[in-house]
Amino acid sequence: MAGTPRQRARERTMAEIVRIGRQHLATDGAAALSLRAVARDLGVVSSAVYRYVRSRDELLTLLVVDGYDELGEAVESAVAAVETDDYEARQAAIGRAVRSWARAEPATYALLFGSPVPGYEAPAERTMGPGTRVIRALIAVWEEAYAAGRLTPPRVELSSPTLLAAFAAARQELGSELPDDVLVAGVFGWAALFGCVSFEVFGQYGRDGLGDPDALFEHHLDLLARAVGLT
Amino acid sequence: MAGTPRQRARERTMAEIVRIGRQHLATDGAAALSLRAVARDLGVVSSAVYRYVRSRDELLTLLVVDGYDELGEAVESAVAAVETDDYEARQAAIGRAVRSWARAEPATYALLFGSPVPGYEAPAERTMGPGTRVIRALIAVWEEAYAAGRLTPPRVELSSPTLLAAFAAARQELGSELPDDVLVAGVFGWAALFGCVSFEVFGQYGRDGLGDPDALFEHHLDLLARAVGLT
DNA sequence: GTGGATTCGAGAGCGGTGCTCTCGTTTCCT
DNA sequence: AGGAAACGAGAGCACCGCTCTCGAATCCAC
Repeated sequence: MAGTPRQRARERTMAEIVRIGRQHLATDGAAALSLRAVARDLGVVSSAVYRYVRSRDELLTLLVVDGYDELGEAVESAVAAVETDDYEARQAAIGRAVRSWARAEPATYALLFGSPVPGYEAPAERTMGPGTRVIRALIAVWEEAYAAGRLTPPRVELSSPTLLAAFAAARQELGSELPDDVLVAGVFGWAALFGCVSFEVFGQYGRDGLGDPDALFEHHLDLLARAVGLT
Repeated sequence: MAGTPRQRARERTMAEIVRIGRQHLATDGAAALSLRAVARDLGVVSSAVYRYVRSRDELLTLLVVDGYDELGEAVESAVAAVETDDYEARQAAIGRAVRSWARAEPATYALLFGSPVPGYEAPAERTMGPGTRVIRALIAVWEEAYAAGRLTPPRVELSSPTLLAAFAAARQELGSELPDDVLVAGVFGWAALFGCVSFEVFGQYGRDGLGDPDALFEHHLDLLARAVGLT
């Protein structure tokens, strides 16, 4: 009800463009995303969508933010549904949420975590917030597990001053107190989780996905918990 | 010197097309790979390249095979340069080779391990062989380490019959004797390694790459060895 | 050697793309 | 009520993948 009819129409059109864009992303992939096709589905001539979206890259950014938000939503609600003090189960819930969202939206997942689109760089100021919700959820789990004495990662000797500085900066930015070896193992677990999901979604396991992708992923969640030191 | 002048000219042109294709891949990315641009660089009209390459997808396949071979070459020569009985060092050498090749050829790496190109499916009969050289190199290391009693992965209880069947098939195809829990941990380590490399190459760590990507990766190699059970 | 078959590059053409510009029309705000 | 802003339509530019035709170059068998 806010604003003039023209403003409301603009919002509706804007949402419609994102909706159609996501649909095309799902059916045809990011590389085939075409403003002209969006315009056709919108029932409008191609140049008209440029009133709403500055360029194809701008539409990509909208879809990136949309995707990060949806993934973040899925992860956060999944982790909230688990017993607070079962840290391994909470981490596993995050992993399962990432995987099932990725399988449900492979094209958007590929847009976020696959090959960067050449010539396109997501503007950090618009994607930083929603783009860090998964790692924030993981860190929240590790934070509590560590405080409860249930997180004992492998001991590593960090010697690189620049890496230590980056960890210190990350600690400050995230309001965390986690020690360096937890962070090293955590970053590894983070990358490993997405490595497992990407291998499956991107088809590296071959056409049959090693027979039983669900079972394989459950075992990998188990290994993941041990790798980061969750007991 | 083999064959007629026409045949030799054809081979030269073919190699030139792949060379130019790789160059364009490196500078503009897979999505921007254009047969017309290749034709321009080749000094020929666009339709002429269709005498050599059936379609854009065909060129992609050539580049995929080329990339897998180059990566396989790098990995195999890296692992051969390490003491045979230092299994952790051999695995680390594989990891470093993958990472440094990926950093040197990010576009080709993205073509192989990033988002699948929509509408394009690599023909298995042409990519299976070169595409499995990295995992074969890893399995060779694990094989010897296991025989030497230096590989003790976390124990996992596999219950899925289809997963067990897939592992049995993989064992037979690779001529391996590794038990199931080694394979589960191995697949995890394989995916985790490429997860770490992809996160770095695809820019998930942010613009500064957590300060010191080299040091971070070395720590991750350490964690990787522990995750698969290399002692 | 020469003639028929094959291969080759050039060129035109089709429908698609992103994006720009102009031009009436509609809507808004003062 | 009228000037300003926003809007959709349409034409146009340069690019893309891909197909077809046509004349020239090359090969191969006789």
